[in-house]
Order: sequence, then structure tokens, then C-alpha cells
Amino acid sequence: MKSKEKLQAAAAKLFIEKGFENTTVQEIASLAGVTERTFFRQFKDKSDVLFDTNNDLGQRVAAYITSNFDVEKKPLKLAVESFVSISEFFDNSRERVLARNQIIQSNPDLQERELLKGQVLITSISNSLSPQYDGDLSELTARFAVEIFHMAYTKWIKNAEKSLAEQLLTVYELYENLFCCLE
Amino acid sequence: MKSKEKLQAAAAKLFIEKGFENTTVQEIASLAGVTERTFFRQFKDKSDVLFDTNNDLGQRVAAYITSNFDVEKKPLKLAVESFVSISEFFDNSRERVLARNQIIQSNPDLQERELLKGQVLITSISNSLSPQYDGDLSELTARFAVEIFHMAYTKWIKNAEKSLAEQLLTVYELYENLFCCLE
DNA sequence: TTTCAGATGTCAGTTTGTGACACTATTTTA
DNA sequence: TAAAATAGTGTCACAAACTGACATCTGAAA
Repeated sequence: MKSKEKLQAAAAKLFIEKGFENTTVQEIASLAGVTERTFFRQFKDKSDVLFDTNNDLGQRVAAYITSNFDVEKKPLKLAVESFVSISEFFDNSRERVLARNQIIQSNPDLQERELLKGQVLITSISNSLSPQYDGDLSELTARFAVEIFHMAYTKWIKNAEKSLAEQLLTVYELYENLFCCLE
Repeated sequence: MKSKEKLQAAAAKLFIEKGFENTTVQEIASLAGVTERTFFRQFKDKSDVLFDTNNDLGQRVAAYITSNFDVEKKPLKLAVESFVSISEFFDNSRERVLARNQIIQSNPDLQERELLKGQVLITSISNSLSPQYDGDLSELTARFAVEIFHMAYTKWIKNAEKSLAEQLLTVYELYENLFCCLE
């Protein structure tokens, strides 16, 4: 097991046990059997250990969009479907996702960081849409898609009954109402 | 002049002169003629000195929405108009806004913090809409409205020719195209 | 085996941020 | 007006987050 993984495991354990602010990098490093200095070589700062994914989501979503493009389909619908295509991952790791979410919600700095991930998601989606649509339109679509995802994700966190895919569709329908039924 | 204001002025000066990361709290405090300790009593951390506004925007936008509610109008349109109603402030302080923006763009931590302001904006707008609409619908409208604002704001930063109000309307029209003209 | 690159340890130092306590100025209240 | 509460500050000591420089180790290629 590489030291990076050991550090991540140690951090996860300690953050859940005693909270993010109450665990020091020192402790994480000790539990992982390495030095504090090594921690900071693997992660740019303390919170980075929770956010290491290399925009995996973004890449998978973008891939879905480029390979499932269809002129007949509204771009926002396509983007939402791309989220549906990866939603199973969330349903399958509900416990882990919930634990991580709890840590993040407990600390404002972490919430800010989580928000930043939304920005890079927007960029990924916008770029994957750009070959087909006008740049501004792609960006706006990406922004709305990510908001729909955020909202569906929040509902999914709070309600264990429905799958993330169902929540995504629910919110998407809400969006359609937003436009057409309230004139 | 209260020490809080002196600290803000000193910070603004130094951040522009030497960048955010290269100026220490120590230096800010010295220039303001106070102690480092009193800096941290006024601001919860170093970046807080740039973000002290008490959600002024949110309050004004929410006020506009509650007092200009109209069943005939789509909620998102109303929300965008509420942004238009405060856009003059940006046009009138373009230089200051640009300077602040430049500082924020130079540092990832600051960008994250700026994003958090978007979240509290969403909450303000969502709450001001809730008396009239379903909760989920209010939230989605608020999220979209803030995205429209973000995008318009970005365009306004990059292009000195158009007012923020014009940019807001441009992006709103884009949104209407997004829905109806691409079936 | 030798060599070389990459990962880790060591250590000293800067910076951020906090707690505790003392002092001063301003405002309240008797 | 005088006494007393209160808010704002300074000082000091300290924990924790990070960084740079340099030494050391380890594993794989030559």
C-alpha cells in the first residue's frame, strides 16, 4: 500500500472519529506510519486529502456527452442524462458518500472546496458541448446541468428511498415546469 | 476611522501592490497601525478582509423580489430583473470591482470563498420566492438565477463596453433559446 | 554490482490563528 | 459627577499548518 493511500485511509478514519478540525496532520501521518512532511508532499493541504479525485466525474460525464450526442435532443437533457449515466456509482457507495458528506458539511472551508469541484465540472461539460453548440450556450447549459445535479444530489442525501437517477429526473421535470407551465 | 476600516484599506493597498499570498497579516496590521491580534479579532481569517459584506446583495435582491412579485411573470424572469435592479452599483464602481476581482482570481482559496457567496445568494433568493411558489421550484429558480448572474458578471468583467444590465438580459435570452428553439 | 531517480526523513523556520490576561477608553447607570 | 460595566486593544505564549534545504534510503535499470 502506497503512503498516499495509507494517508487517505488514516485521514478518513480520524476525520470520522474526531472531526476534521480536531485532527492534526501530525496524527494522520503518525497513524499512516509516515512523517508530516510526507503528507504535505502528497497533498497540497490538509483538506486536499478529501478531494484528490482527478475530476473523474467530469471525465466520465464529458465522455458520455461526446459519444451520445444527438441533434434531436436538447443539450440540457443530454447533460442531465450524462449524470444519470454515472449515478449508479453513488447509489452503490451510499455509505461512503454519506460519511464524506458529513465531514464536509461540518466545516465551512471544506464546503467551499466542494463548491470548487462544481466549477471544474462546469468546465468539463461546457467543453464537451462546445463542438456542437455556441460557446455561451454550452456554458449556460453546463451551469444549469450542474445546478440540477447539485439539487438532485442534495435530495438524494436527505432521502434514502429514491435513487440518484430518479432525483435527477424529478429535478429535470421541475425545470421543464419552470419554463413552460407558469406563463 | 475605526481600526476595521483601516485594516481593510491597508489590506486592499498591499494586496494590489504585492499580491495576496505575499503580504502577511503582520504587514497589514502594521500599515493600519494596530496589532496582528486585533486583525484576527476583526476578521476571522486573512481572506475575510475581502469578504466582509453582510450579504448586502442578497438582501437587496430579496427585497426587490418580494415587493415586485407578479403572478403573470415567470419567477426566473423576476429573479433576473432583481439583479438588473442592483446592477448599477457594479457599473458605477467598475474600477474597484475589477481590482477586487483581480485579487480573487490570483488565488484559488479566494475563488472558493467567492463561490460560497453564491450559495448564500441562492438561499436569499430562494427564501424570497418561497412564499409564492413551491419550495423546490423556488430553489431551482434561485440556482438558475445565480448562474445567470455569474455568467453575466463574467462577461461584464471581460467586456467594458456593455453594462451589467445588458449582459444579464443577453444571458437571459440565451436561456430562453436554450429551452424553446432547439427541440 | 553500480548507478541513478524518486520517495522519505530531518530539521529549522515562517505564517496563520487562538487563548488568557491586563490595560484603556467609552458609555451606562446610580 | 462618580462608579461601574463594556468594548476594543496590546502583550505574550503557543499550537498547527505549511515550506525549503539537504540528507538518506530504496528499488529498478544499466
